[in-house]
Amino acid sequence: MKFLALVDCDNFYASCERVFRPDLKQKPIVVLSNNDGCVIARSKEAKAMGIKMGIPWFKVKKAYLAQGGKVFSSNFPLYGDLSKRVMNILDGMVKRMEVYSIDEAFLDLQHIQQSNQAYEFGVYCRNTIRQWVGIPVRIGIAPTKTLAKVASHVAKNQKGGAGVYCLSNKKDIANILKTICVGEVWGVGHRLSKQLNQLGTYSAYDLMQMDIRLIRKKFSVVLERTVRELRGEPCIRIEDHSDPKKQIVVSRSFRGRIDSLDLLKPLISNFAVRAGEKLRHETQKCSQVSVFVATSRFQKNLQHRGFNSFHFPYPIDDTRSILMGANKALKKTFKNGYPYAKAGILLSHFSHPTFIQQSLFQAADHQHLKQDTHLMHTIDSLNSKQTQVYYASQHPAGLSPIQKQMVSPRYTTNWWDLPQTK
DNA sequence: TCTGGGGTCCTAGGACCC
DNA sequence: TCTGGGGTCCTAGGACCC
Repeated sequence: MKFLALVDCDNFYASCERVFRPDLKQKPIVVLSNNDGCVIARSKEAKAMGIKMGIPWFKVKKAYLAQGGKVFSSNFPLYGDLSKRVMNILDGMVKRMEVYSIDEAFLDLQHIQQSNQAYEFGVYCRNTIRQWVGIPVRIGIAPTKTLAKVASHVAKNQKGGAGVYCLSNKKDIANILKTICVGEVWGVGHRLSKQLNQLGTYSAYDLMQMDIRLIRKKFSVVLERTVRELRGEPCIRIEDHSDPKKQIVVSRSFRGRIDSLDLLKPLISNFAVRAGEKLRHETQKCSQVSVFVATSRFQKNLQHRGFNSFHFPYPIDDTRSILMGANKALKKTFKNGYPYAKAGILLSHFSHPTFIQQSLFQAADHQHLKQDTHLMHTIDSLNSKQTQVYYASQHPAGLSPIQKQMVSPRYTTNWWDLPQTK
């Protein structure tokens, strides 16, 4: 039998906060989104206190802190760096792997035939990461990705288990799928779960038993793959090289509300500048830049959502051109008198720099479009550690004036934040 | 007072071609 | 009275993921 493993970091952001703070062991920890808006990660203890994922911080703040809970603003430089370390270790252990998200990876266990060997490999893997990085992980092993997800779910809930679970024989699979709600299956979200319930499908086992043709007809090929995967038939491959991105988004919610174009413009410029950096980092060029603005979903009166694009005659990656396009798109999108809560920028229609579609009218119409690879390269390297070169239209306070009151030090990515002994 | 950010894939339908 | 068949490409919207 062929196996693959899902390595999933436990409560990743919360665990990262603990790595350099051993005093926080066993303590409830939550990590907040931008602007300290809502809860995006919880330690086991915080979950036990009933803190729900995604809940607005202001709703639970008082009670949570009163019970001795600890709280952090998100510290993505730290999480990103610890993630990289975990992934590097895994990369050294197998021939093929897929980094699925900041805290998850699929490993191809092609060198292993027996389930007990797979289990032992999992234990070794887990111990190594624990010792070398300090992050606890759990590992699910199975013949397909969807089942590996299930197995990792089992590993999480096992009391006193080793944090590793291998799911391979048919009987085990059936028994475990019976205990799992259909909505918990990887690939079945809120909507699908509701529709499946209406058809009398409640557990993952029910879903596995459904008629493939019916699934295809009533739903889609995506759900068909999920069903086949639950039956042990691999349909979703391990992608060991990441495809080039198809779009880049930079967006933020605002702390307050923004109702004037003059205030919004510099923020959109910041998004555009950041998007340009990401685009060049991907070594891609884009032909379209779009801007979107939105009022708060939770404010019932005065709602507006706007979206407009600017199309370039040929692919560009020069920030000055992106800024020009963003500005034009913003002017079409913004409406006076609305209290905007969120805005963003989206780059799309990508092409590789070596492939340039020339425009028939380019020379005549678009000489003003700026494109200077060397200049961009120079600015990027000057700004790589810390922003030193700004565009005149930017807001000086960085990406957007967001609030982060409880952020931990960047222990591993900034010299001034290195951990110190007392 | 205060509610995240960044992605992917699939499908249906319209526009167009011969 | 009668009105083809087969295809591609693009986009918007819906679903999902972490």
